Amino acid sequence: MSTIKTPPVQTTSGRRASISREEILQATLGLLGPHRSLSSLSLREVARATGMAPNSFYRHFPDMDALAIALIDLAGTTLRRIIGEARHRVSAERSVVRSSVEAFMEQLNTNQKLLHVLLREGSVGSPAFRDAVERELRFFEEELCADLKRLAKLNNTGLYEPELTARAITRLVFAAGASAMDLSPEQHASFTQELCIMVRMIIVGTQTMSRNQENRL
Amino acid sequence: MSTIKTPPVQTTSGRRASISREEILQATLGLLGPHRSLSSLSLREVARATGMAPNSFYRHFPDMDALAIALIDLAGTTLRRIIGEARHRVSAERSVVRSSVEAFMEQLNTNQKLLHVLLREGSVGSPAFRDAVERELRFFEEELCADLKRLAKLNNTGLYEPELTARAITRLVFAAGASAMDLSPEQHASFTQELCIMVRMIIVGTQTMSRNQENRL
DNA sequence: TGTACATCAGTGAACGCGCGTTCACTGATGTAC
DNA sequence: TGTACATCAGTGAACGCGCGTTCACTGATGTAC
Repeated sequence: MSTIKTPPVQTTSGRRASISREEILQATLGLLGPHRSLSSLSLREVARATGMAPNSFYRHFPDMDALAIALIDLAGTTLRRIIGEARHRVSAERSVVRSSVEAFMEQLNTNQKLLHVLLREGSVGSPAFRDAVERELRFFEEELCADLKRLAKLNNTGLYEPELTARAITRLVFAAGASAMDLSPEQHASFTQELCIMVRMIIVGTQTMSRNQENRL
Repeated sequence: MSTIKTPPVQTTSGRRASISREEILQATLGLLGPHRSLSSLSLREVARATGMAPNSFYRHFPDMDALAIALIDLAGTTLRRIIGEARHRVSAERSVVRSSVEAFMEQLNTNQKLLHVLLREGSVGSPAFRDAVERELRFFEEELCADLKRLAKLNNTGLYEPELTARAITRLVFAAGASAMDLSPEQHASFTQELCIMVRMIIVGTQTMSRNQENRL
């Protein structure tokens, strides 16, 4: 540590000192919007947004597909952490359903771009990309399923096909979330309310069905 | 009707005698597949598949977006007709739910390409395109809602928030359908079964919730 | 501390390609007389 | 029935453009001595 080097900014020419993977991810997110999907972005656009030469892209990702997958992973991890926190912060007065759905909707606003990737692009794109999205969905299902079982035991209510229940809720919430991204902020509150009711329908449904099943036995 | 003209095939050069709108739609559907989405098709690809010069495209559609919307309309109309028939063909032994879901899943196989457009591309693409998809979804919701009300009256069961119920079911089924397109034929049967249960959860849920509401009053 | 050298994340320039769109054209078809 | 003419759905050729990818390069950084 003898000499103090110049800070890692631009050198003489248009050369960037260093580019981090994270920087590229963030720049890409910045390009996304309600009408700009990941699959419509070009490598050169991403490079431009990051402020690097097009060919520099290859120093970080083999192709655009790899970038897309990295974004999916990021989105999934972020969202699961948030929802997880919401679930365990559940108090007596605020139901699990309400808390989780609200946390989800809140994320929809804060991390719009990130969730866009997860919610809206699961059906287009390469097989690898789709796999990544599917994997995230399954994570959610499993966590939700565990939660449902725990709650059922706690409240001593029945639970008909917990796996299917979890899947139904996950798919519904994600589908709803995808279309909620177009809504104005004012519409968000009522939308959240509606989504809660829908989820509750499913939960009440499973409980009732399990009870009827018991009766039949 | 004096002279018999040559049939409407190729003339001397590479000139097509006539190209119908329908022909273009069908050729475009032919290009779609599990890993080829509408938004990734180029005008020139469509022209090639139709067997016409690229610029001939403009004689039929102002741009690719218009073509996409035409396909959405076609897909929606087709599917609604099929499901409608299924609903009214309901017998005593086969429930409405089961019949409708089965009709839906069957269509998924037969008109795969067409449904691909409707199910998977609703979240990407131009505003006009998205509107078209949303419109179709609402059609479904309304029809389903009317059916639910009719059934509730018939069976004298309650119905909590029929609009929300219809929406929940529609969104769930469409989301499920979208991911079902990747499944192998063998997996279809069990998937249909699962989907039926999910839908039934929602229906049982609303019925129970309406009953509890009555009790409270 | 200084020097020589290897590494490798950055770059500019260039490539060939498929794209959407335009233009002026052509020739089949229908219509008026 | 024949002729003259308008219409318009088809076309080939050409345009400029942004794309993904390649190449040989450069210069900052770390390491060995």
